[in-house]
Amino acid sequence: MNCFNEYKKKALEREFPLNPQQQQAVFQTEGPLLILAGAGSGKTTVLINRIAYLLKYGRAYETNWMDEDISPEDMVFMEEYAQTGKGDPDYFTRLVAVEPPPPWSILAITFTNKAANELKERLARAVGPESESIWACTFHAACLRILRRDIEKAGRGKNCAIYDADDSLRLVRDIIKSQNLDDKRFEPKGVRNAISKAKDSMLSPRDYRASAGSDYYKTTVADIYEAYEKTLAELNAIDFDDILLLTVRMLEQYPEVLEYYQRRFRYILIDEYQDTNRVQYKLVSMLAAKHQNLCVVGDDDQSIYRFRGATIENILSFETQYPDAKIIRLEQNYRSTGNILDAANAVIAKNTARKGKTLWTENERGAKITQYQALDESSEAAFIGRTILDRVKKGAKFSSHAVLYRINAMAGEIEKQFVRSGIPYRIVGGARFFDHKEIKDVMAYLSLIYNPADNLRLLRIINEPKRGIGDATITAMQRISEELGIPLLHVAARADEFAALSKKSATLLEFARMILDFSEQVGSIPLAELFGLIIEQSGYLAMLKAGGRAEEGRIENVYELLSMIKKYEETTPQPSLEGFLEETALMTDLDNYDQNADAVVLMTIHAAKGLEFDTVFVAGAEENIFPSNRSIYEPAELEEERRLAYVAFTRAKKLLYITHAENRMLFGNTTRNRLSRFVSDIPAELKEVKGARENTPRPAAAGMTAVPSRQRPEPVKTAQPFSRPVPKSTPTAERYMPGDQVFHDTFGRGIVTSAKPMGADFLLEIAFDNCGTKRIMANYARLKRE
DNA sequence: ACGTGTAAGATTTTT
DNA sequence: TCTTACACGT
Repeated sequence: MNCFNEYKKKALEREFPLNPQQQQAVFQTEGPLLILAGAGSGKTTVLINRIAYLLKYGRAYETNWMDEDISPEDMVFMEEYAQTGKGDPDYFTRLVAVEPPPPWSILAITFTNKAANELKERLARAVGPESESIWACTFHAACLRILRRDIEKAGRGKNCAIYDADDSLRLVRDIIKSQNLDDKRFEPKGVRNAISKAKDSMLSPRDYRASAGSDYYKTTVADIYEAYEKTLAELNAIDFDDILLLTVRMLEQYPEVLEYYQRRFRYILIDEYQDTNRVQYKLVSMLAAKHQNLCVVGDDDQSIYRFRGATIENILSFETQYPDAKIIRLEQNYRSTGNILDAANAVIAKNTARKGKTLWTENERGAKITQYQALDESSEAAFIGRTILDRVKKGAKFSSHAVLYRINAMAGEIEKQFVRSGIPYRIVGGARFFDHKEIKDVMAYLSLIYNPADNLRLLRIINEPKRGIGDATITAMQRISEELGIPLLHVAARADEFAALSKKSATLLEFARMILDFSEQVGSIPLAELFGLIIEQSGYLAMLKAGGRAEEGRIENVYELLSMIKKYEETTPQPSLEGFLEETALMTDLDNYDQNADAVVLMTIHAAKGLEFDTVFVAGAEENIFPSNRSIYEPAELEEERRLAYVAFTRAKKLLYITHAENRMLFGNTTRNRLSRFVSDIPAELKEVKGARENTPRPAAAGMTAVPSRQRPEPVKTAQPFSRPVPKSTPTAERYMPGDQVFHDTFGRGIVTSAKPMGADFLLEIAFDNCGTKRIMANYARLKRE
């Protein structure tokens, strides 16, 4: 080893001040690399630094120079630079860099849009504007980008539609019905899952049939699958699984396309590798085959999406796939206290299918974990609320608290309690904004305008609002559509040619005319304006307005969508209908979660992966709930539940509360469940056991009796506004005070009766002159002062 | 063709 | 307990 190389390494290590394992992960750029990154071990930092290092230095660290190649002056510079850090850094870079790759040759895949955005932001900060040509995105976004360029090679036409889970379920349902199958025996959901699984495993309908043998159920599913595929092609649509599957198929079928991407992506990085499924595995293998500079980052202990086809084997067998793979373990945790980490380690240690890894930390021991036994779910919620208020009184922010649960159904009770105690909160997950009926409807208009072959979306809206088009008309249209091989929209456009449609031909012609007119406007007027025309001219908005009180939330949602479109047009360089449809198709509820709002976060443990909070409550730590009753007798499932517990516990930085209830009402009946085994697995010396029975002051014990005089809010679900996404950029609304006279577009005139801060927003209670008292978030309401 | 009752069914769900 | 899909009556 010569001096030059020593100096170089020293200087590089100083420039990337990380722990030795992290540095190794950054500098090891060539060949397959598996980074086993424990929770809170700084893996995102490693990813960023690795890319920054690559772009600047290529493979400088690993390259050894000969002494004779170095001029004496350079040697002197290096010594000085390494020892003292003095000297021109650009000169250093020029001296040691070895083939730094262009940014467009780097592919960094994450699992969530959120993670991708975070990566992009941090990369922009680390390497500047050239970061923009790095492909840092999700699997689905990357595949859509690849697909879009060669969509015909994937067997679809331009303006191809993307179906979400709900759309494809509808399609399956339609097919089951049209084949006169019993939907009790062939439950659409089950069939849809089977198809999805088949696609995850890259089985075509033919493959699936071959594997079905003589099993009647499976052969029938194969029939449905086949029809499903045929229909998707006819409608020029793809489902979510197709985004990945069709990409892989296309790359298999067109070696020249594959070659292009193989050459292009010299360095590939995959985050959350433990949650990849077989298609994703295949895609990664193909893309990385040429350069083999594949860096995968993951934690087998945090694999919690088995039920969605993720196979932990991908990470467990990485070394088998790449025999010369290097493995680096990041085991130092920078997030949690010693107690929390020990508890998590103790729980996960009981799993067998692991790579084996023990987290340690230099952080302090910290407070003991609190295990709290509540009487029932409301007593549990009361404890959580009380504890949060107490922490906030001592100076903590609401937003440093999270309540995690195994199932969404548990959110309600906690939400009720928070409303009662005036704790600002945000529910993440549950009903996605884009799953609301009215949003799906108006989006269906946009989709049909974009892709006239999209019969599924047409059927959704042709009689929404009511146009007098019923089953009979639709059946007749479908017959004609099949006979002539043209989309339903074109049947409608030619309705006057068909005797079977004579009664409704005027309506149908008018409908088709409207859609086609809209289509012609695409590109020539702004999207937001087009959207405005759609909701007006289709009569959709009028329909909602006529619905009165019950539809109020829906109207707000439609306007919310309008503002999302506006925002999309303002923030996107080249906005287009296609771009908007694509972006929203890949959108989740999590993407709307605003971390800056000062509110407690409520979500499932699944949704919490990758996040961290000072204080974490894990609610419902009971057998049959967590672990769920469906997993208890399935060892593999139980291991996944255990990993889920590990994920839950490791979200906490400082304080961890685990709560369970003696009696719990769930889905309408009360059950009694023992303490979760995962909590029993935590060594006694790490936790402090408390209970509602022993040391709780009486009046605060039960949530219901805590505020006896307060009238119950109307039973209508007023929770709607809270769970809806808050537009991030909207500044805090004007402050309203009780007594303010306001005017609302829909409800008319009213008086503010109360105003509660809710995150960056205010929850207003307004008594309207004509439609009673409503509760509205100030930012949404577009209120005018009277 | 449309509105209303009722019955079933409800883990988790990065995209 | 709560939602959502379809069957039935008008």
